[in-house]
Amino acid sequence: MIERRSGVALWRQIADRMRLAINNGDYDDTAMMPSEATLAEKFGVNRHTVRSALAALADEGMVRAVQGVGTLIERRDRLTFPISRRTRFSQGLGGQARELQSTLIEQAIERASPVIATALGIAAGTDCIRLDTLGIADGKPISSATSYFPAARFAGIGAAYQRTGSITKALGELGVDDYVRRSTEISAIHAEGADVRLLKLSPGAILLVTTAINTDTDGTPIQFSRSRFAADRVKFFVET
Amino acid sequence: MIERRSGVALWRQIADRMRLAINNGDYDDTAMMPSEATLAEKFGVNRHTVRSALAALADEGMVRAVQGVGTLIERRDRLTFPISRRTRFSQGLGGQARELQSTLIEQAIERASPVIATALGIAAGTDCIRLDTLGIADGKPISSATSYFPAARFAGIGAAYQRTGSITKALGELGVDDYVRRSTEISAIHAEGADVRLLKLSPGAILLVTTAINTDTDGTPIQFSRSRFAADRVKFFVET
DNA sequence: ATCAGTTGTCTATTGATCTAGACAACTATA
DNA sequence: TATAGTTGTCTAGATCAATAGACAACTGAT
Repeated sequence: MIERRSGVALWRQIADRMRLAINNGDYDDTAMMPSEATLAEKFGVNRHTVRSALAALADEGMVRAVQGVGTLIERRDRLTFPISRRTRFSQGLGGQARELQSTLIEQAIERASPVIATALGIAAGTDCIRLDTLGIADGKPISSATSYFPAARFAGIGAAYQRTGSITKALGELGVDDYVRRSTEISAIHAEGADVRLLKLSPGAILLVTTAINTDTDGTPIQFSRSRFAADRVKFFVET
Repeated sequence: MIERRSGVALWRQIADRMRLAINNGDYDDTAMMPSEATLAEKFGVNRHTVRSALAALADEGMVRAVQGVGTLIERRDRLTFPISRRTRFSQGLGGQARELQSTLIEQAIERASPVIATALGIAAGTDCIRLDTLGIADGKPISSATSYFPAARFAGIGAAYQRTGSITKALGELGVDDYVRRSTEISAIHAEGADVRLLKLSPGAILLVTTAINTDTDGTPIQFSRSRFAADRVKFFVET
């Protein structure tokens, strides 16, 4: 259950649990939260503490309190992203979201760090292009990603991405008709810094982090990316 | 950086950040933390707050303070679990851990819920066997898992598991020579309840959750499992 | 119109968290 | 032996988190 003296405020623990319950469909029959008094008893805390948790969810736009009636559930979504050889941000979500878009936050040319160089199969210090992008579903930010491409081969990919709003299309303009996912690492951290702002998270929220390498059909690495997903909005599905 | 009024105490945010930095190898050159005064300035907080964070890490056995010297880093580990058709808890960790074991926490016979029934391809309400297990690497708890098997086919799997300490071997005793991973879902939540105790986590820590279906070589589902991994001790690697 | 049930707001109190400062205790090194 | 730099401990106060209780404001149904 919820833990006291843990360094995590009770209202935040309760807000996190309720968010999961909502996304799990636990309240789908009524589309409402139980009353504050009921929740307070269920969690073994004061009603004011529950109110703090509900206020946090209301800030996120997940619920809306109506005086005299109750607290209505406004939104419930946890997108499922399939991970396979053909993983792309904008595919495999059929029917889960009406509108998917992706925007460029920042781009830069950098010398490849050892980790990036190894992933891309180039010499450390070689120029590569960094793209910081934001993935949005139905107007709600879903993921924040940092991608690296070898600069020699993909000059101008930033502009192409900005024009098309898609990595796949941008690569297509640069002669990559098809590409496949070589590997994906998945971990989880607490959100912080720019991601909190970009993804409109409450501080302390969880991020699912994927570190992936894409290659062209010859097996040559073309993209190294690190994506941060809001953990309460997505889950991954690995078909093996 | 760290956020105030977030419902997560500063000392906990700082402890989480330092744990990640340690596991990331940021202090490998000296194997020591910077001094408390340095950390306090870096994070923009009082030295006492940093001390609370260091005390939390010391409780986890990750660092050890020595008066007059500094705070030594005792441990740094994040295991990489490969996820593929041949995923097994005790394989693919070659060299990452000296000793891997797995113990039975609890077993029970339950009627299959709709979700479990669908996953196992049986009728809802059919009897299935639930095994709660704990995975341990080098004496440190890594994952807590709940697995379901069709009771009709796998009677006695609890005893076999207890005897062998391995799902693979237990299935082998019951006539399953080989099995493959059909699918894996990955999500993340805050740790709570029994998992906090079993995995010796500080409350509020992150869990990586995998929900998986294993089948025999004929494609018949034999196991549905939900594993919770301490997110600061593991990451997943998906080769596609 | 009344009433039960809900959310909204206020006051007061307690305990946890964070800051601030001072000094003791200890270690390694010059 | 000094000394600089480190962790350990103590006190005090400020702010945040949580509890407790009371009552207002509102909604839907009787």
